[in-house]
Amino acid sequence: MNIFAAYKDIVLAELDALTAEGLLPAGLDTGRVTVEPPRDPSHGDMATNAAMVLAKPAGQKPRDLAAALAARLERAAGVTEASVAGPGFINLRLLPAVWLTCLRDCLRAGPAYGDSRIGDRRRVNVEFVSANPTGPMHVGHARGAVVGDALAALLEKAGFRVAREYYINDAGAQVDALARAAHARYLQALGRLGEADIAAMLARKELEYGGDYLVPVGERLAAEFGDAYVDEPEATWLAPVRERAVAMMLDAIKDDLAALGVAFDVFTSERGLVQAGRVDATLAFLEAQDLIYTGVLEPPKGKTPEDWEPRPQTLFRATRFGDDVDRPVRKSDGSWTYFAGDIAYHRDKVERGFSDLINVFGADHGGYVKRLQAVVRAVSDGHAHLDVKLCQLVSLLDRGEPVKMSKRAGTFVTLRDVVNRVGKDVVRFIMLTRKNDAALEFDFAKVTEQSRDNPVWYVQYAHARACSVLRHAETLFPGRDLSPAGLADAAVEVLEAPEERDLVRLLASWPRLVEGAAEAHEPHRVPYFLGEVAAAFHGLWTKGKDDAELRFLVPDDPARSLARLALVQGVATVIASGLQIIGVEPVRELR
RNA sequence: GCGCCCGUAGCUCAGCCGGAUAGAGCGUCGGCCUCCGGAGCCGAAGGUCAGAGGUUCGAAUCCUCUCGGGCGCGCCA
Repeated sequence: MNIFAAYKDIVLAELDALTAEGLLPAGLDTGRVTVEPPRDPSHGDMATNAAMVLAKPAGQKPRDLAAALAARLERAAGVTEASVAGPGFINLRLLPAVWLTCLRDCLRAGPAYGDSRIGDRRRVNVEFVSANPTGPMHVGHARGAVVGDALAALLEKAGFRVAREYYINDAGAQVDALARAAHARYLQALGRLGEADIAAMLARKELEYGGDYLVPVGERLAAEFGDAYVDEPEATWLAPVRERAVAMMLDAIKDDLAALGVAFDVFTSERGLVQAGRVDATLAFLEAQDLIYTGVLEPPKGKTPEDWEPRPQTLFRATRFGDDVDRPVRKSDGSWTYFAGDIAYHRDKVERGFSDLINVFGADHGGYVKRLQAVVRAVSDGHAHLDVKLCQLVSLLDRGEPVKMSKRAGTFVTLRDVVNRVGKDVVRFIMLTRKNDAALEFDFAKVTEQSRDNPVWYVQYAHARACSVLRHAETLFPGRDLSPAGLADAAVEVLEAPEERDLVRLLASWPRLVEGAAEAHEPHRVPYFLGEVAAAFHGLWTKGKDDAELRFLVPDDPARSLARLALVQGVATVIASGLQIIGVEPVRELR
């Protein structure tokens, strides 16, 4: 339970009471009322801005309204003091029992602590990765994969029902190019082409993809097709080779994603949508609403392509839904553009019952956001909403030096390389240590070192340390119930030190953080919060060094020790709960 | 030229659906190891929140403009 939300409900109830008494006009908008931790902890446990927000519409002075509200709040359950401060804040002090109850809730809930119902089981569609099935995944894809997966997990924790989706771009020129490259490797596998021939074809731009990863693909094609497509024209082999090559690439991508701990619920094929007539149907649907027309676009100002010439095109009226220009849906050869397929795909999502859509894209797709949002509005009659999370570049470093990557030189760093080198947990955590729209540096040396510099290690260390204390306690207090549930029954009232109280409050704010991060679609808040918990815990741990009274384990005072163990277990539980969202395994020991 | 993102301490970054004295790490300086894991902790110094206007009781946060950086800009996906 989010204890701050609970007290907000109390504030709202007291506001209603003031209204009933005639002290407030009816029908006030309380949407901007908040109850949150005060900036300065010395102000109290919680603060509300209710009086300041409502003063003007109520026609009252903020401090007068605050005084009236505070008088009521002072009598509310768990409140020991409600004071008016500054321009009209009401600071609340709560009984310690309020926070200690949160700690008990945490211990009883385990890693499920922080689960929320704000999602109300509404369905959300999260599309991410959607890498072209033309080769292995590289590090750039890893960020989108982690952001999408963690966002999905965060939304699930907040009570949404989430579908993780991958859109397979298997209908365009890219996969034809893949098929040609795979066919060349097929000929190579049959001894009809040598490595030099392939190099020459690449140099002549006859082939687009030259990576070694296609060698085994060629071998498998040779095994499956024999020499059936050796002397045939492209028209004969393109489709079957393409189909098999795409399937193999997709399998490889799924393997890479599995290594990163990412799995999808739904894969949607662009080609499948085209072949099922969904693109035609969608465009007809839009045409019926006069949202498709033939027109001539203006050249982009300041950057007119050299071969620009005005020509009539089939356009979608994206400008009617907030886009900057209308967008072409048909190429000059009559086939659909990529965008047309995406219109059909997003209509498909809406028709499957999703009105909350999230797409995780690379930053280079920024120019695509408005048109997609326009599409979603158009195909849903304005009911569905699309949020796009753009992920900025990841730059790979090693001890501060850029890792040189070049496709040509073969020093391209794949997702698999990175996972093999540092482990999936490190990759996942680090990918969330920046908000998605800020560039991220990934330093191989730094992310694996054991120091305060390395946030993954720092958080894991806190968890391991907590587990270590609990292990030690088992030998010190044999026969005691030190399980989380048992510790929940400990007399935690003896947690009186300010540092202990602060840590309890921090743990109690975890459910609030989950809700805020989920509403904002910002999974990066989770690792930051875990860093705060870890710092508070390490600090308290070290205080026990200076002041033996503060040590977690006091051999001749089992009652105090058990209470502190409850706190230690709370730390471990919240860290585990947060790591679960990120998809990182909490370690019980560091090695 | 237009659109989107970014600009916060020396460095790397949180904070941004408006709230009180703008936070953290690194670095610098000064401290803390008989100990439940010192792989750590504590303290100090360090700021025109890029700049200028505006809205507001209140702006790092919202709006406008300027400057600086990144990305994108008709049949690539």
